[in-house]
Amino acid sequence: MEEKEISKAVISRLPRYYRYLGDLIDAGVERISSNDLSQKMRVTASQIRQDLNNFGGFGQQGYGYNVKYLRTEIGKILGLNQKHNMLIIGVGSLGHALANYSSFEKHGFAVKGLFDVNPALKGASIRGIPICMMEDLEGFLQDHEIEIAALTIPKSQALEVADRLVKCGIKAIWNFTHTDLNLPEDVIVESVHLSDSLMKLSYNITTYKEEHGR
Amino acid sequence: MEEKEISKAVISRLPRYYRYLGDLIDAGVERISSNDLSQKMRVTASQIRQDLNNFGGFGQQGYGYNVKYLRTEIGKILGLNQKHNMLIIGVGSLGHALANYSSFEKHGFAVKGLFDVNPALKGASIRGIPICMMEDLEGFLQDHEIEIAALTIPKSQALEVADRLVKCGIKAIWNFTHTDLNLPEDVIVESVHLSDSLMKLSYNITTYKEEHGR
DNA sequence: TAGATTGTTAATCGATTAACAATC
DNA sequence: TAGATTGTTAATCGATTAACAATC
Repeated sequence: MEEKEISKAVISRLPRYYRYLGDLIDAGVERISSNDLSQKMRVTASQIRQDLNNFGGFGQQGYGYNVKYLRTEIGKILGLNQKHNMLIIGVGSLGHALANYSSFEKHGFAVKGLFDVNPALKGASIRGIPICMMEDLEGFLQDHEIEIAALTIPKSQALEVADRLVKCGIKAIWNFTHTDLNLPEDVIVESVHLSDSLMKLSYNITTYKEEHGR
Repeated sequence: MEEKEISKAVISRLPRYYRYLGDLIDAGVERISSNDLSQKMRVTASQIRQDLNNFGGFGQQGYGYNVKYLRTEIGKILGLNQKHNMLIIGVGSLGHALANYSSFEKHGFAVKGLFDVNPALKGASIRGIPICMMEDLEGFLQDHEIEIAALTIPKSQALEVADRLVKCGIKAIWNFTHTDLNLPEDVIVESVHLSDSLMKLSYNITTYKEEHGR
């Protein structure tokens, strides 16, 4: 083994490549050079070639890259060729939105259960996915093969629930709570901090105003 | 003028500082050294001091940083001391979730209108915010001072709607669509690509499995 | 004053870009 | 074969970390 570590910067660009290659397929494009792709994506051709060569030679000199093949390969690298079962913890409006988000399934992600503390939701379901009560979490995780838990609960409960999930052996947490979960190293955490994102937007507006005389 | 450009890496860390400082205030902490903060945030103390010194000297030798003061100052840098009026375009479940998200208001963001193409939603409202029809967009933007539009519509309509918004002089777009909007330079775009995030998660699961024998 | 801790310069590390030989 | 374009090495650029003098 002992593969060379791939940098986070590279990994975070892979989904974007995947997305653009999908668009190219839809547009009927069969092959593309790093140069053409670089113009579409507004990055350097050099970066594209460097990024891809972290994982092997997908192109061909004088020809470029086969779009379909390259997309499939990037998909494999991202693990999209495998099924990933998922849980959503917290059926507020954000949990609801994720549950409704059927297009995840195209990429191998399947929501198997929804959990909430609100007894009024007991027995209900979204897109056929049952809403369960939090006390049934441990039992559910024993009976089902679940890799990912999306956390869409209030900050105040985030740590406690995360700990319960980790105890049940969950592999990864997709964290939408407004806090950083400091979990054991072997648990993967990917956070989406919506308010952080909005604040960055706000920074850019503010800076722009200052530079252009309000 | 001619302030030195602040790097994106620094800016993207500011909301996180802001968040941690808020937690410290809640915990009753009055002052903190870069070293103590660095341990909480799991970054280097050096990075914290470097980051902050991009904007001026907020600390005091031998004392550290006053938590409340520092948070206020970072808030100002992020533009959170100002009101930012917002629109949500697309009242699907994600738009719905954002509309329900009242905690944005704490930081100066106010949702003034919701827009959709679905005539069934006409006249309805969420948290007192009216849902309007897309044909009324231009008129609404003339009558109201709106800086930000959150785009929670299907990819297929993203570009067209973005162009309309830009024509009306919108300053910034919070883009939740599955595409990159290539807009004029003076329009700020902050994208939240949920499926990109999920794919990164998937990559990490897959890599972890490979490294630890499946 | 002595101790603590910043602000800031210098050193290191990593990531991006440029260049070009290999090769389809 | 000639032209195009990759894979890859080398050069550059930027960001992070370390070190320490300034100073509260």
